[in-house]
Amino acid sequence: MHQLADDSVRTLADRVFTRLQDDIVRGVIAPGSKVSETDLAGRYGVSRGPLREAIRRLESRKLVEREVHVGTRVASLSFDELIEIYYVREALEGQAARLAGERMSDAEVAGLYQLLAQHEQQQDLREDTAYFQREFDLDFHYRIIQGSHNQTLIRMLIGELYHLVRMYRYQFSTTANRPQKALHEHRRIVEAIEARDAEMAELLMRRHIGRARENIEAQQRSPQ
Amino acid sequence: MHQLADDSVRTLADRVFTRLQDDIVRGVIAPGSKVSETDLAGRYGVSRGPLREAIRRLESRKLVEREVHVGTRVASLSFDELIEIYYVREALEGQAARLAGERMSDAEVAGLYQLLAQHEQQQDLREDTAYFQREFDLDFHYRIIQGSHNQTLIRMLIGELYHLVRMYRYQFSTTANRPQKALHEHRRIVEAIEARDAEMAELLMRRHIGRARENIEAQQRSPQ
DNA sequence: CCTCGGGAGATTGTCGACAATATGCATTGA
DNA sequence: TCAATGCATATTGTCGACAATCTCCCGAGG
Repeated sequence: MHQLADDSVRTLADRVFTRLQDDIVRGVIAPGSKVSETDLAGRYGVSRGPLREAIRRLESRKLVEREVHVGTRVASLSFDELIEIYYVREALEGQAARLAGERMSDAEVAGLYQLLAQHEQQQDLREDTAYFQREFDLDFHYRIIQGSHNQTLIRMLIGELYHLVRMYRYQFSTTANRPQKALHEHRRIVEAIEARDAEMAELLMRRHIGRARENIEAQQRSPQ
Repeated sequence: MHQLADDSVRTLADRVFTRLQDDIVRGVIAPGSKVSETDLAGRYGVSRGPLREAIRRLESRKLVEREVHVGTRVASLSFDELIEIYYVREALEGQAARLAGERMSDAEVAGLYQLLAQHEQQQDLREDTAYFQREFDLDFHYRIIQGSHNQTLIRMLIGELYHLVRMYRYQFSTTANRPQKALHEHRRIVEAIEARDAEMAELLMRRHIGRARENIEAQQRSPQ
């Protein structure tokens, strides 16, 4: 997305943190697998000190689980945990949509419409759908969240929760199975924001995420 | 509240983390002050290794701010950040109240009523109010959050946000200045939960926290 | 008097080694 | 055969030392 700082002014521990987080979220390191400190330190070319600091930060984000004197293993999201996260997203992103309705600049709203247009066009062309669907969907939600102009809210959603969501998606390679409906809901949310109807924007966003949750729950009850 | 694990099975880094967090939240270490690693390590009787790991975890919780090659200083909550936190609390605790309305056991609800009774009685006696007001208020909110039975939600609120709220309270030694109104609102929330009216519980909780935020904003505009 | 540059000191970042603990396996006894 | 015990090994937890970087002060030059 955007590099926050030049690598030259970042510490080894910071770089290892970023890289390890990426490897975990993308599933390069299998969920549930044990991560050996000596092993990883060797692989990343650092000593165990910085590596342990990185692990402590990942622990705070629930991306790894540590057991004293035993070791740390990559978190493996259970179905129940994913559902829990959706309840939290419903609350937080609903609030984000409300604040976006109050605070987004006209330019930001225009950007949303542009994104919608791209998304619709891409859908017409019916290219390799699954991946791009996901990316557009994420981009949309990211923008709404940013539109809240609330740094604390942004940090909790993008800095913490979304890593878990992404990890789950890689873990189960889930596929968007209601893309046109989702797109329609996105459009209505943007319209509410443009109309500065913050309350409506919140309501629609909560419904949007609530439906996604129900969809996941239904899939779980009748697998495949 | 409750000790999670015996000290004997906790690592030095874990204990330092708990203690340092406590010292920061309680204001023992002044907000904004610089924390020297060598200094603190000596004071706590550990080497810099475990201490740095503890600091990395506190960094994730926004309790300290680190600047590369310069050092870390205790976070100093600005007024704006506090307001941001209240917007997040409004969303999350609203959701918690809703879920509590759906999931709390009858025993948990009974416990809430008991807490309310204690709080009211304490108010009648008019003892040293300020401190106990705060404690009852926190206890009430903690129980509603726990009543959501959503571990992710509980972690984000109690594990992260509330430390910041507590720190701010110590920092400015704020005093509850609408205790009887707050108590009344608490009672109505509990009644909604008992009636299993989850929607109402959420609405009331959001209003409750929204008013607290407005109250803070008003104080800020007209200091003292 | 002010600005710029350099060096001493202090602090953070990183490393390798040692200590403490868990795990797995072999041995022993019932 | 099976359970319990103890040892060997591997891994995590901790420490002290060294390297890299920043900060502050002092002096030179304008």
